[in-house]
Amino acid sequence: MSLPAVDWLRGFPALGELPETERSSLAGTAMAMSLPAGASVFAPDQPCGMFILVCSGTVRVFQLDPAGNEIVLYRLGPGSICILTTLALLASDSYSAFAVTESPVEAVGLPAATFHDLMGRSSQFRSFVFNAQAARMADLMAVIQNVAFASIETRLASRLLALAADGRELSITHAQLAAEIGSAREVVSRHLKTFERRGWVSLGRGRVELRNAAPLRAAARSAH
Amino acid sequence: MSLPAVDWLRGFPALGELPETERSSLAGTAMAMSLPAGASVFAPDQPCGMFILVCSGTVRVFQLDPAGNEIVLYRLGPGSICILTTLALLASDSYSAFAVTESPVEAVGLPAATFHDLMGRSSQFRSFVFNAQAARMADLMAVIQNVAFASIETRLASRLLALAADGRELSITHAQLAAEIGSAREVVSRHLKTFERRGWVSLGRGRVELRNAAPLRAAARSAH
DNA sequence: GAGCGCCGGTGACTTGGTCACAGACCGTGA
DNA sequence: TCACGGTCTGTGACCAAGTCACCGGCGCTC
Repeated sequence: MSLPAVDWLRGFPALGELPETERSSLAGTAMAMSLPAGASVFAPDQPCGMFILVCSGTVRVFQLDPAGNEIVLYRLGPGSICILTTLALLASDSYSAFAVTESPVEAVGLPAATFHDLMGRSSQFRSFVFNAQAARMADLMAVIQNVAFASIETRLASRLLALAADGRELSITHAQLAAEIGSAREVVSRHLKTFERRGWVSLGRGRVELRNAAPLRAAARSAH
Repeated sequence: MSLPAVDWLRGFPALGELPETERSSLAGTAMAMSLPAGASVFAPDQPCGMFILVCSGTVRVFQLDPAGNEIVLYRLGPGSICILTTLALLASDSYSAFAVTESPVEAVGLPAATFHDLMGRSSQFRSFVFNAQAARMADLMAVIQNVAFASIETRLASRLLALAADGRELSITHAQLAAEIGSAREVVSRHLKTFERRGWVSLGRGRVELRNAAPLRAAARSAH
């Protein structure tokens, strides 16, 4: 089903400047996708044949090893594209990463043919795609820095702040937080307990409330 | 200085199939680069304005944090391109990564204009670039898996095997090995000592000799 | 309200990282 | 050839993080 271009293109300023011919090529073949929370967007055994642009909601991209260890690589929000499906389209390579929607997601899918066509015709489109690549690459490099050299306290504090965004309360279990930072539940539990003793957060079953962001921010910044 | 196309294009099978017009565009503007061992190819404060193809030698790409911790992200060998300079060309983003030659390197640099032109004109060239992107992305994801979940023994054994390639002897210090796997020198020293006690390697100052690859391979494969 | 599954808390232990320091090796120059 | 300085390696003590085993509490359903 094709869509009126104006609706969703608004969410992608970089694409709004495409010449009219390319814009109509986009609009003519784009498919609306509507996914519930918890849907799999991409998995090693289930490659995705489309170029996906996220309009609303978020997608969590993570790795899972044979032992069941999980670590979050990055998140895609409105205005982002899924670079792993893009690379899979272009490079015929498969990944060990998973992508799952965290909330209901509205997205637009471009068929591979349209995608290839635009990559050839529009330098704006190319730079849009490459900017996304570069951002994801930077995300991965930041994850490497963190898991290799940052303390759990630093990583936990900064992840709490990032997940809370503006809200002061998180609905998340200790096990999920452990998967966020690539650590173990017990370790996260213990650190959260000390955060609570210091009055930085208060805890409930499946719930973390930030009570004092300032020291959390300081802990997130501290090198060690 | 331009080069005879046949010389260096041979190292890039994916580019050999370009149509004649694109091939001559490549050959006409390519610059030969010759770097000694230990030269900086790319650094956060010293971005590189060219698209670089490595013809011979290897380049080590690594991250360095303010505390001086180092971790190797991946290596570029003959036939690879430097994706970070590519992304920097295309995405106007800067990275916290460093790239240093490990041996004398012969390379070919394409000016940004030629690169952009080819990206627009040749789907083969695009897929060459995207394949490289995908490979680097996979490298980073493997690094994340390793630092997050693999034991030092596993990481050290597999790195020794990878660095040795066919040769049985490595010229490398414990500190360099620690930087390879993102750990600390003392930790590497201790594990190497136990490897030696088990007869897997023998050690000398700045030297590791592999004496029994089979158990090393087993250790490298073991999940834990 | 009994049972069940998920969630959080905790102790004991292992592994890995940090710190401080000592001794060994090796090139250089007196 | 010998002393010196820098680099490299080895080690003990300690701390931080990950693992394992287990428990009790919470909330849901039947």
